Amino acid sequence: MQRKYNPSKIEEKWQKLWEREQTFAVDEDGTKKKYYLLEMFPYPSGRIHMGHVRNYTIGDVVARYKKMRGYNVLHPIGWDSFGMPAENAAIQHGIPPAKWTNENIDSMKKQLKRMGFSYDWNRELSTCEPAYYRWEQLFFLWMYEKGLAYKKGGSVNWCPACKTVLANEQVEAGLCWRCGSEVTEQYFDQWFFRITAYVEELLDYCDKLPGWPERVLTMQRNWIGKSHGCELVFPMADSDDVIKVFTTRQDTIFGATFMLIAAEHPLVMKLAAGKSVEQDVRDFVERVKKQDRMMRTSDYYEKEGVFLDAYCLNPVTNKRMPIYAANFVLADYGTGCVMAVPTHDQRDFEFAEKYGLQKIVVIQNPENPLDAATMTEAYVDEGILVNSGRFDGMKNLQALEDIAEYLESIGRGRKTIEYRLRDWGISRQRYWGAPIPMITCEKCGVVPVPEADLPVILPTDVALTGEGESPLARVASFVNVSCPNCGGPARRETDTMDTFVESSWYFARFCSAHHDSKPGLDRQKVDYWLPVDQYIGGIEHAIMHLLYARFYTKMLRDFGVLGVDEPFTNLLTQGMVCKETARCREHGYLFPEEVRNGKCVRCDREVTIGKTEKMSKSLKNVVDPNYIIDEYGADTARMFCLFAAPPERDLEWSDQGVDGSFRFLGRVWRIVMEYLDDIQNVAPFDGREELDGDIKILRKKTHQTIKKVTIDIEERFHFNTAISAVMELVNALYQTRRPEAEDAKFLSVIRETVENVIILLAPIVPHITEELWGMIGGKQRLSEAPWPSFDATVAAEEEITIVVQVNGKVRSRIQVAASESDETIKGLALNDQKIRQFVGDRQVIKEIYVPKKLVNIVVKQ
RNA sequence: GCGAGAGUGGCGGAACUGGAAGACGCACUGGACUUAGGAUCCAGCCCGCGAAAGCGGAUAGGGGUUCAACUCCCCUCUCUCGCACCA
Repeated sequence: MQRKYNPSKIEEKWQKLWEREQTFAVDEDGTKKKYYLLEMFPYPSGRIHMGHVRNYTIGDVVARYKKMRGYNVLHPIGWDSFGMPAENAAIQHGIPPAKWTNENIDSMKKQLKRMGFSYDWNRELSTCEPAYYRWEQLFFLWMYEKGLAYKKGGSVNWCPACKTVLANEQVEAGLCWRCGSEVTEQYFDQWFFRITAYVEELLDYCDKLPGWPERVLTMQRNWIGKSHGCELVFPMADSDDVIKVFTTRQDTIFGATFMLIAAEHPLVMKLAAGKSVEQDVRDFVERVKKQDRMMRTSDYYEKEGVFLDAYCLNPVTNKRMPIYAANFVLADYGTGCVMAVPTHDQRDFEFAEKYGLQKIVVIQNPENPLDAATMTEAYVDEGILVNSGRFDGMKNLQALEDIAEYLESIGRGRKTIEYRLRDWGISRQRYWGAPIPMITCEKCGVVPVPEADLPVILPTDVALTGEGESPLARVASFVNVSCPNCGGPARRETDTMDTFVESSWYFARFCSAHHDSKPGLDRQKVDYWLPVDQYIGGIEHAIMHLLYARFYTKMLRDFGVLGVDEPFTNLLTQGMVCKETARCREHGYLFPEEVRNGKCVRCDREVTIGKTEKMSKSLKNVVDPNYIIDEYGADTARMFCLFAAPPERDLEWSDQGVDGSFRFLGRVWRIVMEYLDDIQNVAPFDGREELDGDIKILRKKTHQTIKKVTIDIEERFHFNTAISAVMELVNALYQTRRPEAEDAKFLSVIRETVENVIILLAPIVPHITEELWGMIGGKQRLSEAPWPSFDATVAAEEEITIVVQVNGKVRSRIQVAASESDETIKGLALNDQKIRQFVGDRQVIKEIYVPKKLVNIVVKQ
């Protein structure tokens, strides 16, 4: 055994070689089938974490596998480099965001390179560079032209003390994270993208993405939230105005006894204006604005309202309906107004009870008739219409259509479709984002920056304090411009774009990452590579990022820039990386090195080992990939991430598990060394001679393993079971007893097995396998070698086990030749001695035979 | 709260389409080799009763469908993700 497994030496050697030989650089090649594999690009936070390692390892296995299968594989990487953390670092430590970001990119790039990922680094991009965001600004101008980008009022979290806008994560229990002041709601004019213009197509294609996990599609459908219903018109009792509501329950219209309006709806103050209730209403509205939006709509939350001293009329009964502002109605769904039917909606019921409002039963329970006076909760099931004029006696669900038509006929409503999806607010009152290329002129109003003047470059000399309005608003040289229209004084837009905008089209940019002429995407290249064949990323992006990217793809298609309807053909959503937490009563959460023998190193108190949670800095349960690479090597880190759990499940980190992965690689290394001298110049077994005994079994196992690993990678991405299969093969190799004399046939079978162990592991642990491959005399680079195929005849089992059950319990097993006829198998099972004993003289009721698997005999008890 | 998932030995997981529950690995136990072992190789290892053969139990908990349920249906519990300004 001349050499020891030395991962750091091997890994560095091959990483350099792949880089020098440009192994993973690609161009369009019409002679090969393309495969575009993409992992969600990282935000450059400073260091890669295990979540990245896992995500990128999964992607790398597929990329390398597809390359071995002969595809022209595009596997790019870049940086989602705009975002809040850079701005926070600047506020806290005075480091300019660009400097902070670029330094982070440098160090993370080094870490990624140490993992041996097969990226085409030539296509690296960073979204905070003008070379990237200039095209985003161009698309913005086109969107503005088409009405897909527009301005309207939108609310933000506002800290009155810092005089600044807060992100949701900067609001802690309703208070500003920095100064602790109570956060209020503030309305600004902001930019929105009209994603709702594509809502039907976005929904339709949820049925045309068979390569996506069903649960992601379900979440997207629910997010879009299409519902069929009616827009109904309620005339005001004392004026010619009307209130419009959206409802899916027009069958209950005869039971609508009052009207509810979202507290923050402008109509509320309008109706209360000048009345004695005005001050009460204003107080109520202010209070509701501070209530948590999620809690407000909860079933258990106290339903509150205030009477607006106004009435409207029920459009079918003409009865007066008092109008209330309510906390559980939301302004941005439907029209922000709701007709209340207390007898058949639980929230309305509770509200009516509290404020003593009228209840009329309109859907009768056929089994247990309802009485409005004695009901204790709303009746929400199906039933027969009553108190509903001409519709009495109909089943309520069947009357939906008729009632809608009737309301239309009397001019009091029309059938409509409502969506939960709202337009995408992209304005951020922040510095570190792509500037919105618009100008506001005193005379001409909102004017787009002319295309020729793009990009609008983000200035670098900006003081960041975390207080006051948008930082850009204080940069005079940026803000003050002359109007492109009239030449008069004008102001630049100082909002920047939501960082989800950058990640909505980066996958297209990778196809022609350095294309520097309009529109930043080379149509020919984009057409060759898109759509992304396999997209891989965290499940946390299941809705927003993926929906925005789908929207952008459709829009850019309509601009003639892309030729595909959907960006990602197949999607793999991976689970979180978790680890147990350690906590000391005195010192809180502890790093693993702060725990010795179950005690805190500082105070010697017992440490509580908590449940496993997502790795995060605050829980101190993070594992540094650099440490793992230094200690075990990248191959072990990759191997463990894949072996510990299937990709879609959460992965629980285990230091001992890492040891186990490392030991397996050592085991592979040693068995190859063991046979190295004997198989170096031997050709793999050609299958022409008969085999028997140990080597026959080994060869069968080899071909079965090729089959299993291929299916596990190709069809399921279940790398954990693929690795298990190779472990079994390696175990079989160890079990195979070496004959006394040198035996050419024997060695050729060993050669075949050893070769396949190495090849099958190549996408998973590329460094060690490339090294071993070279040692056994592999001609080409393993990363360029073809994936093996298996011989189905060799892999087939000759003997199979038939399970014999009595009343569903296993009582015996019989071995039969795989070629045996079903009749014979059945007969053998019935006549099996143990079975005959078991059945005894009980009466056989039924015999179930599952071909080649199982016989179940049902007997009378 | 709403929407979407998940729950299997001491631990990570396997069982792909309703047909052998626990592959593979870790931990643990024993053996071999060794100057030594925390290296390596070999073996054992779900729980209960039992010397063994075997019998019974077991896939978060409860119910159901079925000859047969980790797998399908209903209810409950726990955990994870998303909820529109974290990315």
